[in-house]
Amino acid sequence: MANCANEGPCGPCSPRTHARMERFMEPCLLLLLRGQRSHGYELMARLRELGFEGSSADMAVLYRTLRQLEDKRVVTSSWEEGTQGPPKRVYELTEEGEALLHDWARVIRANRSRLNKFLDLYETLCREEGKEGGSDV
Amino acid sequence: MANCANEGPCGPCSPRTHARMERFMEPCLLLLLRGQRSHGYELMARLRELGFEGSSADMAVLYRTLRQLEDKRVVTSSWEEGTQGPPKRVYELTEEGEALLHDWARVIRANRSRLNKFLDLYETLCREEGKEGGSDV
DNA sequence: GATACTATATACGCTACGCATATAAATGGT
DNA sequence: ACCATTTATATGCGTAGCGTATATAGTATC
Repeated sequence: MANCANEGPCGPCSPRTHARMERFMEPCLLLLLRGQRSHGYELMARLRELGFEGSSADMAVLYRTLRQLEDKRVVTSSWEEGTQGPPKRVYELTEEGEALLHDWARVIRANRSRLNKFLDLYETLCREEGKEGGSDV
Repeated sequence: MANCANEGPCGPCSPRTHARMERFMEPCLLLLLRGQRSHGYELMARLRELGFEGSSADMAVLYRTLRQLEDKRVVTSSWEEGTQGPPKRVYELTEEGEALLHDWARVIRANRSRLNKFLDLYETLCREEGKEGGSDV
């Protein structure tokens, strides 16, 4: 079954209400890399705090996104062999990457604002009819 | 130039930070149709309050989405000839459509929650470094 | 040597979207 | 009568991003 990362109080969203936030992993990676170099597998673990599941789908998106970010020169990478486990490709944020993160933050604020407008209107209509809609996280 | 609907205090977003909220028009249409039958062209005008531009791209998505909603039986439509202008296809929300709207509201709350988590972390990091990121709408 | 875990990576198909374009009735101007 | 504009609905085409599945390989554990 195709469960997406849109989990909340309702559980995984159904295909009917499937709604990705497109390319959202990109700003999340930039944010996590800010001031703290890390590699893909570790980043995935930290992405869980931002609502990602760590599914195989997420992993595919993760590695693809990291490569794209490197193509765009907003991160750099280097192979590192630690004391244990296979070698890791460790990523670091560039200055351009930091600037991009700030751009993303503005876009994400704008998107949140749109969701707020929707929910405000929705809740107003619900209240007018004495109905209820659930709670936030 | 390809401007998307992600407008905010920053103006239209650049391709670098292009981030659609996938299928977001669907819940918006359901919300606008709640308790108030309407037709496509009029709905587009009201969608502006929810952050849509009314561009030709939006119009294309609008009419396609309305047809899909009818296929899914969450709205019904009928042609109506008013006193002026060409005939309009007027849409009405079904009970299933109302239920779907409530499902969407939960998903959108979950998405907002993810954006909040991102922005909370972002702003925390900015504050730790004495930097600034702008303001919401 | 077999199994599981850590770690990185890509091919394939689908969906939704953005752009361009088509159609046509009504309206308004000259 | 003619033409432009506005109102109104609709679809074909190409692409970006995603989800699924799969591949590869080093390390650890039993």
